[in-house]
Amino acid sequence: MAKNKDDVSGVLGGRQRLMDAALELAATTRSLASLGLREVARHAGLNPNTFYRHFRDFDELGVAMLAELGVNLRRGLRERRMQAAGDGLRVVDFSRPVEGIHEAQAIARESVALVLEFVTHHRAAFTVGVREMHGSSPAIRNAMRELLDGIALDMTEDLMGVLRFPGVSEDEMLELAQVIVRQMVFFSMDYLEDEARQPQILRQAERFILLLFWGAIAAKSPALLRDEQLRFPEI
Amino acid sequence: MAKNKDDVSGVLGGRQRLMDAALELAATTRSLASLGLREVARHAGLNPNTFYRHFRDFDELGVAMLAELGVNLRRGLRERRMQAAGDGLRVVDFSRPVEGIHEAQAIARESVALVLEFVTHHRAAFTVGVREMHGSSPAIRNAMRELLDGIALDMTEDLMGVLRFPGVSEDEMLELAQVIVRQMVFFSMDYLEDEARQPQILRQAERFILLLFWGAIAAKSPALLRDEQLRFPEI
DNA sequence: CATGCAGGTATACAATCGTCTACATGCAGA
DNA sequence: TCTGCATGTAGACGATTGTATACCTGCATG
Repeated sequence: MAKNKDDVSGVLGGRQRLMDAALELAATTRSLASLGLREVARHAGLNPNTFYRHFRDFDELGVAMLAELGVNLRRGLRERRMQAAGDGLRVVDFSRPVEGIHEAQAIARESVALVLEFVTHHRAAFTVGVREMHGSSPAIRNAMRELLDGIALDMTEDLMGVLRFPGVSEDEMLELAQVIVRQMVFFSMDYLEDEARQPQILRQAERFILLLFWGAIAAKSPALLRDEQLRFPEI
Repeated sequence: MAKNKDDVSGVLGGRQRLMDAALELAATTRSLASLGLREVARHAGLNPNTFYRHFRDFDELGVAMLAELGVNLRRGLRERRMQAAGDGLRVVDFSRPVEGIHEAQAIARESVALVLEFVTHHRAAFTVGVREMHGSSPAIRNAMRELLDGIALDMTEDLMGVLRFPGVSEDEMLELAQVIVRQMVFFSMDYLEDEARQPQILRQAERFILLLFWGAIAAKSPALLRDEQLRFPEI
């Protein structure tokens, strides 16, 4: 074997250096499609022609980059969620509505914190991903759509194990997860772009998710809401 | 005056020809940022230098394009909404919850149809707008954000005149409108990209908005939901 | 030890880029 | 009628682009 692909011993392969350079340039400068081959190679400290040793053209590098980003993102979110689940969140079954809603709120809050923390620590990759989500390359767009749907699927699975809204099927839960994931893309971009308003944006995101939860309860189990003690939290 | 700005007499000014060319190229080829000054001028049938007569740089053209798109979009949506309002939608005040919810559903349905119809008829402009929404140019990104917020503001104004959720303030209504507008961006892209699934996507969007409405009611006026006859519609 | 290949470099070339200066035209207002 | 400005064209510039050809090196395997 020429070189270990998972080499972490300090010296990165040219392929990885090119992808890192492209990511950095795309995050700080412009869109992936507008980057030049020479520009990326130069920023990676390599000869322009070395590019051809690893990728046939620029689209190929783009797809590879997003694939790597996707793997990291999904695994990262999953691990964080597992850890959070282990930290004491228990099954919420709404047999006692007041406590149930309270737990649901805790879950929403934890999920929002999790996502916003993640995008903060992977700012460049996340920015580029979002930028290409509605970009010009159908291949990349599709990869990005599948990635988001995958995250929604993960979230649904995890949530279904913890949060059982009475009367809400798995399909409906998935639809809920999808709109939450997509909305979180916007909230995350706001969060990254305007540091001064981060607390407000965080609370906005929490309110949005909670509102959907209450909507789901009102739609599927309105009887629960007849409990006089139920109050939408002031956040 | 050199030339009438609203010239519809067949011969368009160079400025408009450049903007049209840029729109066409951006919609079919790549992102705005990756277009070349010469490329656009060539596609418009003009000398490269003519570009400088109308715009200082490419960012300026992008902002102008989005401004034009924004004016059309906001006016179009407004007119359609006025017309819809004239068509028989009356003030919904939820003094009779069952009828109120029914009217709210009609409004949601009408609004969704309106947006999806608009993006279908302005596909290129909308596609480019969305593509630049998370693009690399801060100026253009800002223009796009203000456009979306403006639409949300219009929607809030109109909705507040028609749909009075008890206990929901104007600020809260605006926050609601903002998440609806942003989510509609995603739904619209889905809608344009996958014609086979258009009916499903339309219904998905309606469900989303209705769910938020029910969430708002449950959060702010849970007493309304004690009406036994209230049922979340099957759509 | 010989061989082949993966990874990296050097040089070169035509094409395209953004931009500069200079010039042509047509119309508005004095 | 003259002047000024808005609009458009022509040609040229240096820089940068993607890519082709050729060459160098280290290492794994026969």
